[in-house]
Amino acid sequence: MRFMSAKRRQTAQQEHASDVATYVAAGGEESVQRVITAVYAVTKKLDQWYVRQFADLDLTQGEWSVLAALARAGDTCLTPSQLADLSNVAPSSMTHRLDKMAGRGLLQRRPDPTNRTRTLVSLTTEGWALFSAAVRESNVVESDTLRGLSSSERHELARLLEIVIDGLDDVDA
Amino acid sequence: MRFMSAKRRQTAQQEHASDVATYVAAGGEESVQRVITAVYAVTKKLDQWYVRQFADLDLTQGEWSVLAALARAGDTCLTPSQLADLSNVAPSSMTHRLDKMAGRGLLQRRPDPTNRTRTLVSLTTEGWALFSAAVRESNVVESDTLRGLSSSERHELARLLEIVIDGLDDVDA
DNA sequence: CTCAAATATTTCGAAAACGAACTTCGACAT
DNA sequence: ATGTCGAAGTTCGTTTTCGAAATATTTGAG
Repeated sequence: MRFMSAKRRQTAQQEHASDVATYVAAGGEESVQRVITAVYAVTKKLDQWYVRQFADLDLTQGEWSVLAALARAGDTCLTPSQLADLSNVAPSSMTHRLDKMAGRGLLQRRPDPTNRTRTLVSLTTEGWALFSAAVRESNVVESDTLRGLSSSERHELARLLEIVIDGLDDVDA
Repeated sequence: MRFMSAKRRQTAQQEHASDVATYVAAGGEESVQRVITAVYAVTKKLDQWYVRQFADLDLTQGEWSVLAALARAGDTCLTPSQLADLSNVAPSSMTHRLDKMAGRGLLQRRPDPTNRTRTLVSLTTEGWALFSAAVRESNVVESDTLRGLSSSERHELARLLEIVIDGLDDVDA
């Protein structure tokens, strides 16, 4: 018994070796793990890239995502919920983000006349100005980030990612 | 002048229309935008998937990444820095994460005898047990997430993502 | 040998995100 | 019309993360 416990100490992971093997085998060890770590790595590096890119404009990645969404929308106002979806954050997080940006005078909120539940968000003149400055500042904006890929590779990458998203959506249901 | 300001009000965004066009054009016929939003969406959904998958084991995605890294390492201990790299978080964040997991008795820290600057982290018996439970609980763990893709598509996806990562690495330098 | 620079980890304070609960409305069936 | 259900937005408390500074140790240059 003394011997056993001493031995178990050394080979604690060997007791679970088959689970490790199962896990590694299921992970394909190549494909799945590689894809998942790569996806996380890209978002991580993308975040850092945004930080560097917009640091001198005092813009965070999250704020940029709101700014760009509203700019793309043009005249059409967006609701906080829509912005939360587009920015991939919880609605409660968007509230705080909009508070800050409204405080800086970048955007304005007004009640939707047709539905008092909703709030309509739109860029102010200052918001448009900051968007323009950001576009000029980093004069190619996002295109740098994918410069290792050809046009067809970009489409292929987008296609594969969207398949993954669909697969994860199905799990939800 | 009154007319002008009234007009500017309505078409504030038109003043910056060319910037929007620039932005859209730089986005490379939207393929860049598509890729970036897709990457963010995948990580988002992946996080949600981890939460659901491991909720009843009281495991977060971050904790799972530490657990799995140590399990894969087997007998080899890992340092907090290595775990931070593998988990894509700052070293200071890893300290807190390890504190919590050590508090739960899942892992232990001991000083590296050959270099007193380093700390060696390894799973306890309980840590191994939780890893095994997680592997059995969701019996294929991460492979579910990519089930829409064939094997060759997975490799292709990983390859493309790694090219993007390399491109973003170069920007750092 | 000694001192400066680099590395590994932790501490600390601040910023951001989340989920849950709450409030206010709108939609719709009875 | 009315009462119930669901949606939108916000508030609140907690958790997680980060960056910068502090500490301890190793490494390398002169």
